[in-house]
Amino acid sequence: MLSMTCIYSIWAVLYLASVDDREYIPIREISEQMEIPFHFLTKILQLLAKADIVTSLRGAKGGVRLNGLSKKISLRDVIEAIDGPEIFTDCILGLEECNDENPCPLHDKWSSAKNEIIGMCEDTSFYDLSVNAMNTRWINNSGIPGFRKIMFGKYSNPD
Amino acid sequence: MLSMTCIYSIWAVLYLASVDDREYIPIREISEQMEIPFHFLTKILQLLAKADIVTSLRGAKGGVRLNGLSKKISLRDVIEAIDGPEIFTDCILGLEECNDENPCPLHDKWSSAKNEIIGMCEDTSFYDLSVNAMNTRWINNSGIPGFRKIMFGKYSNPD
DNA sequence: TATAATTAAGATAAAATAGTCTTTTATATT
DNA sequence: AATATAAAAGACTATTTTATCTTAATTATA
Repeated sequence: MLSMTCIYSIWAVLYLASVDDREYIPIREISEQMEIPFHFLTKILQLLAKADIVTSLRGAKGGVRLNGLSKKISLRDVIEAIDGPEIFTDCILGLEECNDENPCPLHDKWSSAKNEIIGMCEDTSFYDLSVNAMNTRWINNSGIPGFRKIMFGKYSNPD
Repeated sequence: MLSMTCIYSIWAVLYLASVDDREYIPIREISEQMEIPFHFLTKILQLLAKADIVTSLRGAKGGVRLNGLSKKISLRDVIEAIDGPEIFTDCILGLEECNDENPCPLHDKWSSAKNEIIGMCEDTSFYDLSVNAMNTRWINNSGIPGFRKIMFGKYSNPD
């Protein structure tokens, strides 16, 4: 469904949304906490920077941070920035010519399922996701949500 | 979303469903009518044969045919046979550990969207698809549905 | 201004997916 | 039995995606 690049993007943005108050976060920190290959993640964050989802700063005390409020950034924003808007519009049977006027045999049924997915991605902000992370045992000993390792049970849960 | 292998599988099974009465259909015919690379398609049909969706016969008058009635074969059957059942169960954020008890931050929302997709794939038979193909200008001059080229407008439409 | 920290950029490598080609095996028909 | 037809199987190639490594550029701070 989503490319690894896109999945990593979502984890990274979710991490940034969870530590909103701090200024620039080093990519290395995101990489370690979210278990995303560092060098790969730097590429991904360059894409997110080009898409104006994050801003970066080089050098000492540098890193990346969200460009807007986590409430304003939707899942759809990130997915479209990385995998492209086509992911939400493409014909499921791979036809470039498929559309409402010239529908493939699955077009109508797929359209309604697709609309539900689009709605979900649009209605879900990264603030929402960070709240969910906190409400689903998905926190670390410092109470900061967004650490995959915790979800994996590699660290003990405070409760 | 779906691999090319899976998309080609669907087109191939749809073609077979549309010419139900004939016995074995040469893979070459499917390949030409549906614009699927021939050698690649032979591999795909071997997978579909292993999954008991088609039966094949070598030699003169050989080819492939559906193993059951097109009404009985669902979209889900083919997708699962090719891309594996995981495509319907995997966590959208890539977590192996994600499930109802240990949900990722998107788990609940994604589950409901996923259920709609599963329902759609389960409720749609290849008979349904062949009927849709006929009802959406997706026919050739012989009235046989299932020819991609027609949909692409490369042949004239009888109406 | 020197130093350490940190992203940017580009080259390379590895793995997965998509696609091709050739040879072998099986089948119907003459 | 000979021949033509067609799938099976395996080796090979190409492309895309995923991941790594190295060097350059930028920035804060002592």
